[in-house]
Amino acid sequence: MPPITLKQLAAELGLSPTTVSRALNGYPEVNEETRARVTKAATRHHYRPNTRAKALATGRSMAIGHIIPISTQHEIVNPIFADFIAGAGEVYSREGYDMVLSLVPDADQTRAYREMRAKGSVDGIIVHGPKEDDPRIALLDELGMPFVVHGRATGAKVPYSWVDVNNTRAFQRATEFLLDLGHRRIALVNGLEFMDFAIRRRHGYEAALAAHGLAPDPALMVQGEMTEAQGAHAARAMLALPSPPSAFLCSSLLSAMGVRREVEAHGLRLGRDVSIVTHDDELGYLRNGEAEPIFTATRSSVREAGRRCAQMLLGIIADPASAPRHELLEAVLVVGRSTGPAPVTPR
Amino acid sequence: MPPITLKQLAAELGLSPTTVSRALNGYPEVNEETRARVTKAATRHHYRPNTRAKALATGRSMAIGHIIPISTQHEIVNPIFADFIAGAGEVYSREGYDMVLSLVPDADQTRAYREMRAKGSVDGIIVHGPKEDDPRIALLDELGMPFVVHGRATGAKVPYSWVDVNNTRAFQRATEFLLDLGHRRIALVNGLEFMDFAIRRRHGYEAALAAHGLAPDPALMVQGEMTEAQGAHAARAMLALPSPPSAFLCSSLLSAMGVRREVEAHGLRLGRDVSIVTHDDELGYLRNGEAEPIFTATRSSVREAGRRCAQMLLGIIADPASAPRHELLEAVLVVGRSTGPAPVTPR
DNA sequence: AATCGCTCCCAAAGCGCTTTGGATGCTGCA
DNA sequence: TGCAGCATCCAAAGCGCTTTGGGAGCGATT
Repeated sequence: MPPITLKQLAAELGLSPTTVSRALNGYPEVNEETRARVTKAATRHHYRPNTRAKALATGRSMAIGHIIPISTQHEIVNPIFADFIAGAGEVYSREGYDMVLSLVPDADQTRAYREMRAKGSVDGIIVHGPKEDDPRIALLDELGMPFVVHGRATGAKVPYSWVDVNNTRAFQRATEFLLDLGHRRIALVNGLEFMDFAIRRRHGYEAALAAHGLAPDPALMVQGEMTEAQGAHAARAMLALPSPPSAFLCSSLLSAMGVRREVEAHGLRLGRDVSIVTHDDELGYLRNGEAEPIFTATRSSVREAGRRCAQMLLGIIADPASAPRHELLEAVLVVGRSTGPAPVTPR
Repeated sequence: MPPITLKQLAAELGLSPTTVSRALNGYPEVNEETRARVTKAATRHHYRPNTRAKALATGRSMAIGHIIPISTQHEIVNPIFADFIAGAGEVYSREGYDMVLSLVPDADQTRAYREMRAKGSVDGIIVHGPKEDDPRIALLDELGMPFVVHGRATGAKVPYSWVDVNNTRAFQRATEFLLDLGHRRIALVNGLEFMDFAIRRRHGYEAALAAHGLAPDPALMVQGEMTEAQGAHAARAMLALPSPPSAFLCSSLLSAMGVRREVEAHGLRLGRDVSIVTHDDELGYLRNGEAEPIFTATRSSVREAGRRCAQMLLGIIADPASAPRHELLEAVLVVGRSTGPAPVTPR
């Protein structure tokens, strides 16, 4: 049998739909006694207002859209995605919002955003994986759709709301940390550098080197998908260099694991012969140790970022006229067993 | 400005909403010439019918629900989840469906499913992570909501539709493969054994041992969250045993990576001193090598499983009276460099 | 006694769409 | 000429809810 409707509930109680609606939505103009009767009957029947009807009547759909780009350039689903969603989802379910996901090819992005707007199925949108000069921001602004960007897009022309980790600072500090330990040949195993976050990380790395009068060595810098294989490949190539790095700075725990594997395969000891610092998104399924961190890392929970993004978006929806909001999360540098002073005698 | 509505479009064209609706939905009783005019105007205005209104009118919401359990027992978001979603999402967007995600604590599962039904926001549901005797199946059956289970629930009383990998067979074959190589001390590093898939994997492992007259050794069997740390811990403990395993059978690539690390830390060589076979879900961000597999593995794409689940569910929605459907995917055993004959002389 | 101000409830419109049940005009055939 | 039949279009109802604009009843105020 189909779910019970407001009208049926009202009929059963001998009340008008109006009164039942008001009783359930907490309006004051209804007797507390009748309200009690109504709520009791509602729970007994597992009554829930039909969202489609409610959305149509109120003009608010109580849903947030996440459009996930299916890139042809890198055919992987972003590994941090699940955790981000988990964080955002917490907030949504607490606030009574649904989350609607849409996976769309890179080429159809514009159409997808337009469509979400026109179909009216969501009240706001979270933008994932901003690129350096991301056209989506201008589009959403033009469409007048509330949105929050997870990350930033350096080239964006219009003001917009975002939540981001201070990637520049994090990688600058990590690099400084290694420099202070005496390392001079520091490799950067970065994400794809058309992604905004990867660009910022490189800037941080370069800034720290520059502050010590060091020029970045292209042979020690790679970008790519952040996988275990990437780390292993990069390490293999670099350790074979005439003047190999004594330290690696990785953009992801997976890359770091690949580097570690290759380092150990060379018979080198981590934290003694070679140091590794990595960024750690604190993914649920990929922990950097338990009590004590394994890798020295710049740590920032992507799940927390998900929560903040969601919270911010709901705030904007509640007050659309407010000024754009920003939240810059600082990563903490946690010291594990993967770093140590640079070896004195070059190998 | 708000998106254009059917009525506005009709007014602009000097037609009735009825005709415009019919023109756009391909009904025959409209002049092809007018249909052309209508479609042209519609595309020009980026017109899309409001989903909420359409859903209300048709009784179909064109959305599929995924309820992700947020377990208190294992506070991790299932790492395979993102890939599964990616597969399902492909199908949905091709068929014009939306995907709505709901993250709910284990305790609220029943309420969540009831609510999804009552709110009428989805036409069907995909059930994730079935446990041995999962109450959700009976509930959904009772609610009369179309659903497909990703995996199976051994104890379920009612018939239901599912898509699953033949976990039993996969692990039986993997174990046989190791036995054929002469291994007799084979460790099982399994997922949490209240999950149905983990139970089946253990059965497969035990069956193969039994077929060779071997009794399973509890000291060589662990279950837990499938992380790198789990693999490393398990390997460390087992390699310290008086009679250590010569081979490991892992439930996930992450566990296998942990085992590998510990094996190598012991100065043992993979594929020579110790063998590893792992299950490989072919996750986008965690590949088992590129052209050539690194680990010998039972391979089955979870993204493909997502596609199949979605497809099956849409089929059921189109024909709700049809008999329950099942799809059993066979994992292939791919041989990599992590396995070899059992060492003749015990270490 | 007349009026005011509450409290508590209801009828009806409307959200944007689909769909039923005609209307209208024209062609073709007896 | 008259009428069935067809091709096109439209008015209006209805999906399940919220919300506007009262309206009845009743004690309090003047």
